[in-house]
This record gives sequence, structure tokens and C-alpha cells, in this order.
Amino acid sequence: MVDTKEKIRKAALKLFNEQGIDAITIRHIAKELDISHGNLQYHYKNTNDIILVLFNELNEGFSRFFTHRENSGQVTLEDFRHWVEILIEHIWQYRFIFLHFVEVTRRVPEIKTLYNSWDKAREEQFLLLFNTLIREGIFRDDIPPYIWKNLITQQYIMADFALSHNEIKMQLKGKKAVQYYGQVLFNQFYPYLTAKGRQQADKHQGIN
Amino acid sequence: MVDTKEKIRKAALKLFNEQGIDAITIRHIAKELDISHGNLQYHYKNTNDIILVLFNELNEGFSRFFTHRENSGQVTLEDFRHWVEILIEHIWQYRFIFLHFVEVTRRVPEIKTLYNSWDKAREEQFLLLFNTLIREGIFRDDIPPYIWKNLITQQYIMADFALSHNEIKMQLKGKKAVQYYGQVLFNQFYPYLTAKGRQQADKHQGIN
DNA sequence: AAAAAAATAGTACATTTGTACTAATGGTAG
DNA sequence: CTACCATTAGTACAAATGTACTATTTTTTT
Repeated sequence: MVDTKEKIRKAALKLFNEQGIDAITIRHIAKELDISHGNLQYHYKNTNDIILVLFNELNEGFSRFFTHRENSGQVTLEDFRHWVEILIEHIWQYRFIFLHFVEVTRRVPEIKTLYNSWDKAREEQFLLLFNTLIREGIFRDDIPPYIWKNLITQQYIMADFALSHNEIKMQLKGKKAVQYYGQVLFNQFYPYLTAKGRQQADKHQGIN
Repeated sequence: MVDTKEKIRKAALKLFNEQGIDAITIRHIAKELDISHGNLQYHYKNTNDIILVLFNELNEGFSRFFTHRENSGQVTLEDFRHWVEILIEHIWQYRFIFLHFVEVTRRVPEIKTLYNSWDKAREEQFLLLFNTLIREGIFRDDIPPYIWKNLITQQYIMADFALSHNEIKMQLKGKKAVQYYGQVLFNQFYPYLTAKGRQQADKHQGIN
């Protein structure tokens, strides 16, 4: 037996990513799956329910991904770059959320709460990471704390809205977008590097 | 005689900023103004028309603002900070565009074209500004060109989506939001400063 | 096998929205 | 004054949507 609920989530994710959340109703999703909208409604009362479930999926993905790299003692810049790329890939998978973040949070207020509570953990981890990289002589040690905090906010905004920027500007598709914005996100950290850090970065420098 | 067209734009801007573009139809705007929607339709066929006009208003504002500061030969960091603040204030004025940027460009494709063509000029001016600040010993001279270009992209994303971030996170109101995100935007440049530049910056440092 | 529960299809209806259209009003140029 | 044009109000209707509900079929449980 195929799990209808899962089929619905998959189809909804696809349609949301392609056409946005306003254009899509349960009727559209039902049509995509060739089932009745009455049936779909039996599983999820409306699109907002589905959006919430998909947001939780995204969150679980992130959590798995964060705890995964916790045990590593030392961090190279290359690790960090790789980490940023995976982050963006995740975001790409659920891009409708980020492309319509304000609408999403207005339509499903719980999402705002979820996002904000989960966010705090992310901040801690960032500061830890920064400190590690400072200790290893990769990041500069002459940056005041409020600038590090600023960098985290900056990093949030950039990660959350990079794909929106892509949408209104270049319109890179799939892998290309992930690559490009991975690079942009990573390059954010360049001026924070020490000479040693820059050497490491230049070794692996991608397109510019 | 009061200009009905202008009254409509004002009311639409207010409603869009308050409730977003999906929630608002010409009927809502008409109701806000106590005129018939038939009348409103006579002036603007639909909300997309109004959105386009408002976007052009925003653009004109930006253009005025850019050309204004062109003639100044020397640039201090304080000038620059002030400039960033005015930028954000502008954006706040027309925040519905930035809060729903993807939707806006999807509903009114011309806006994407307008944004992109106007964008190029902005890029030139940034590079010029950076070079001036480097020559004056305020910005570092050991940053490769692709990182400066990256910084411009970064600056776009940050400016365009700072208010979206505010919406899903802290929800600062009016002046508070403008102040906070002005600071965030300005702090982006901190690690690009020379020792001399940092001195200048610290003199006027705001909240942290 | 019978009963109960879960899943699916389909209907019904009030509301909203986009769009087009008609009618009335008011100012103004000739 | 009157004929014309711009402006305003209001009506009409099809399509889409949210929501609730019924009927049927399928699956599971006992």
C-alpha cells in the first residue's frame, strides 16, 4: 500500500516549488495526483496544514544535518564551505518556503514560532564555530563581538533569501543556483579570514 | 480638485504595506476610499497596474537619491552610514514590494525587467564608491575584485530582504526597524575597514 | 464472514474575485 | 446653452475557492 499522505506531501512540495503557495489549492494538488479533492481533504484539511507539515520536514532535515557534524573536533575551511553548500541544497529542496517566507508565516503563524525557537540553537552553534576558527588562526581575532553577532544575522538573511534574489534576478536553475549562492554565502566570510585563512581559501577557490 | 489617482495610490500603498498584496483587491482599496470599485477600475484596471505604478515611484525615489550624492568629491564613513540609513528608509516606505518581492515580480513581470536594468547602474556606483574609500585609506586594499563584486550582491540581498527578515523574526516597528537594519547593513562593511577606517567607525558607533 | 473503521469520490453552497458593462453625473469647450 | 468627454456609481456574471456534507468503496479487526 502506498502512503497517500506522503504522496500528497510530495506533490504539494513540487507544485508549491513550481508555482508558489497562492496559486495552489487542495483542488490542484488533488488533480495532480488524480484523486478527488474530497479525499485529499480527508488527509489534510487545507493547504496551510500541508505547508506546516512540509516546514517541519525541513526543520527535521536541518536538525539531522546540524547534529551530524557536532562530533568533529577540528574544522577546516573546506569543511565549512562544504557545510554551506549542503545548507543551500536543503533550502533549494524546500525553496517555496523561502521564496514566500513572509506569506508562509502570515498564513501559518505557528511557523514563525517554530522558526524562531529553532533559530536560537543555530546562533549558539555559529558562535562556537567562529571561536573554533579563530583559535585555529583561520578567522581574525580583532573583530568585536557585536560584529560577529551581526555576521550571524547577516548569514541568516543571506541564506534565507538568496533564492528569492535568484528569482528576481538571474534565475539560475537547480544545481547552478545552489552552486552560485553557495559561493556567495561562503565569500561572505572572506574579509574575516587571516592571511593563513586566505591561503586555505585560495587553494580551493571556485569561480569568481 | 483632489487627484483621485493619487488618492488611490496612497490608499493602495497603505493597504499593501499593512496586509500584503494577496489580501488586497481593487474592491478593498475602493472601500478604503469610499468610492465605487467601478470608479477605481476606471483609473486602474487592476491591482497589478497599481503595483507597477508604485514600483516606478520607488524607482524614481531611488534615482533622485542616487544622483543627489554624485557630485560630492570626498566621502567619509559617516556619509556612507547616513546614505545606508536613507536607503532603508526608502525601502520601508514601500515595504510591501520587498516583503513580497517574488510574488510582485511574478504578478507583474515588467518589474523584473525594470529592477534589473536599474540595478546595473547601482553596481557601477558601488564599485566607484568602494574605490574612493580604498583610495582614502578607509577600506582595505588587499581584497580581490571578485570579493568586492560578491559584497555588492550581498548588499543587494541584505537591503532587499532585511525587512522580510524583520517580518519573520523580531517584528520591530517603523523607526526601530529602520534603525536596526540600517545598523546591520552598515556593519556588513566592518571587516573591510582598515585600522584608520575602524577608528572612524568606532567614533560614531551606535547600539550593538 | 460480519462489523467497524478508514479511505475515496463526489455534491452542494456561500463567498470572493476578475471582468465587462450600463447608467448617471458633472464639468467645459465651442 | 448644449454637445462632448471625463468621472463616478452600480449591476451582472462566470470562475474559483473554502468548507461542509453524503455516499460509496476498501481495508482492517474481531
